[in-house]
Amino acid sequence: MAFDLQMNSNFPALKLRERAADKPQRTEGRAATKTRILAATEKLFIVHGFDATSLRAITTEAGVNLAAVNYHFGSKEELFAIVLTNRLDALNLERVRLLDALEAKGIDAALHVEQLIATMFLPALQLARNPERGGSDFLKFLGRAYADPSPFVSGLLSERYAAQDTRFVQAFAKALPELHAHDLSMRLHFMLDAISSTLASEDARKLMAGLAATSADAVEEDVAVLTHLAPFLAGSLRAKVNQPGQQAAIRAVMASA
Amino acid sequence: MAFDLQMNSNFPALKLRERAADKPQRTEGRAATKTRILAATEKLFIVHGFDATSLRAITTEAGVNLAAVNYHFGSKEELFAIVLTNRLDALNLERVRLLDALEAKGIDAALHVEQLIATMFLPALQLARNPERGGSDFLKFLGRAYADPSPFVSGLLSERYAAQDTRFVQAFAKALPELHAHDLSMRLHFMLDAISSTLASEDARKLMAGLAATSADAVEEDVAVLTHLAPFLAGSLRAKVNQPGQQAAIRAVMASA
DNA sequence: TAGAAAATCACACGCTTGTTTGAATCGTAC
DNA sequence: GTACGATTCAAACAAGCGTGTGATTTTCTA
Repeated sequence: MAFDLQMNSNFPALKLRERAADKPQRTEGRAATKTRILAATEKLFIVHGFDATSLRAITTEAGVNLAAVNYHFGSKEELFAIVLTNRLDALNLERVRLLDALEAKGIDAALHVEQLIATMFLPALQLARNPERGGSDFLKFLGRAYADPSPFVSGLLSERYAAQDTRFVQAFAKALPELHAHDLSMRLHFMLDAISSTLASEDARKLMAGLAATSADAVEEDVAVLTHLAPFLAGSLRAKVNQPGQQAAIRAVMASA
Repeated sequence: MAFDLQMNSNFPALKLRERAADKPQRTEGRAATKTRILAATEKLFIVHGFDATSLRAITTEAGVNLAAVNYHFGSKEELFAIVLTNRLDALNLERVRLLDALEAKGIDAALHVEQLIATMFLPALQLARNPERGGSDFLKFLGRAYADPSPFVSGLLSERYAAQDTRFVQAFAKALPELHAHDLSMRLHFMLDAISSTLASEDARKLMAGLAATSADAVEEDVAVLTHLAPFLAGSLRAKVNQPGQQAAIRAVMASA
């Protein structure tokens, strides 16, 4: 009987898809059950993943009846899809909007890569500081989702966000013309995998929080994190293949094997 | 009744911990059941993760009786631990051995980072090509394990391999003295997360296979993969924070937000 | 070849899972 | 205040889970 109400105010009045016999709600006076389920789902999935998060755990955490999930959301999968897409849709929309703005300006080619990276991660940083958009908990949720083994979760992510992914791939390709397509592809894949799994791990997120702690306000926090993150990731994207002594150095290591 | 025997020869005569009433087996004539369970476990876990891989699915895939798992391995968790540690112990031992050899030689400081990276990944590349050591399937298994949400899996990995992790962290710290400890820590964390989740994803592994395909023999394959991978990862580790125009470029992006 | 140990087998136990049901309760419009 | 739709509730459903049991079969030793 754990009634944990601390997260009730986390969800704004987002227009959730109406279910419940496919008729609109009479009023919005008692939407508390829905939002509590959503908050509890987010919280528990971060720790346990999709398969291992049971509806009983969710409804107990939310302090609602077990049947409420199927009543309001239809099924466990639909519940999860709504938790994910509600906020991720907005996040990705903002990312693409920033990319549009950057391409309209037509900025200095030398720092284009860092700016593209900043474009990808700034919306996430801003979301992380805003509890009404899910805060850093939602980023953890997202990182967990990208690593989740359940075919339902991975399928949902890939089919829903394939389009804007290619927008960024094309932008990076233009900023890094000397890089072969499959090298770029591999490196971006590495980069995104690293980011998403880092979001799900507690210790790495503490490191980033440490960077932000020395800053005066929210904007300077974002600047601090991005000035550490962007050169680091840009360095990996820009690295040259086949530098002079490199093959020899690697063969030296292999000689000991 | 799916009797899939194709993977029977994948496991060598590794000395498995003897269970079964804690007495040694009389002979090794009928170890086929054990090895078939191990192969099926590896295969199914790669796709579904620990929680979602049932003993019934494993035993059906292996073509053995359901009770065989508990008879030979004691429990599902012990089975998984053996699948993981059997091969990972050997892999990590070889990594540390290569690191010892490298440090004994005392190589060119300028390429030290690339050599450390090669040291970390060469044993994995060699394992990937050797079906008797699990082949690339085991690397996928490993990548999945590092991303698995089950507390049992993550606990097993962290407590068993924390020691040799610090060996490599110290080596990188010596090779990158100008990098602050928490920056190095963050970047290594990124790097390893990226590698492990890449191992679990099919498409990124195809990219690496494409690199290797143009090579003459096995050794040249490793050289090809490492000469692409090492500079890329080294570039990220060596990237300088706070380059001249970088803050300004990032602030330009933020102005559009 | 007889006997014992090891391995396999079918089966069932207790438990948890997602989902459904039908009755009870709530909130509001008439 | 009554009626009605929306919501909540306790209870149960079938299915799947890891594990254990006792009998049976296989394998090796003496």
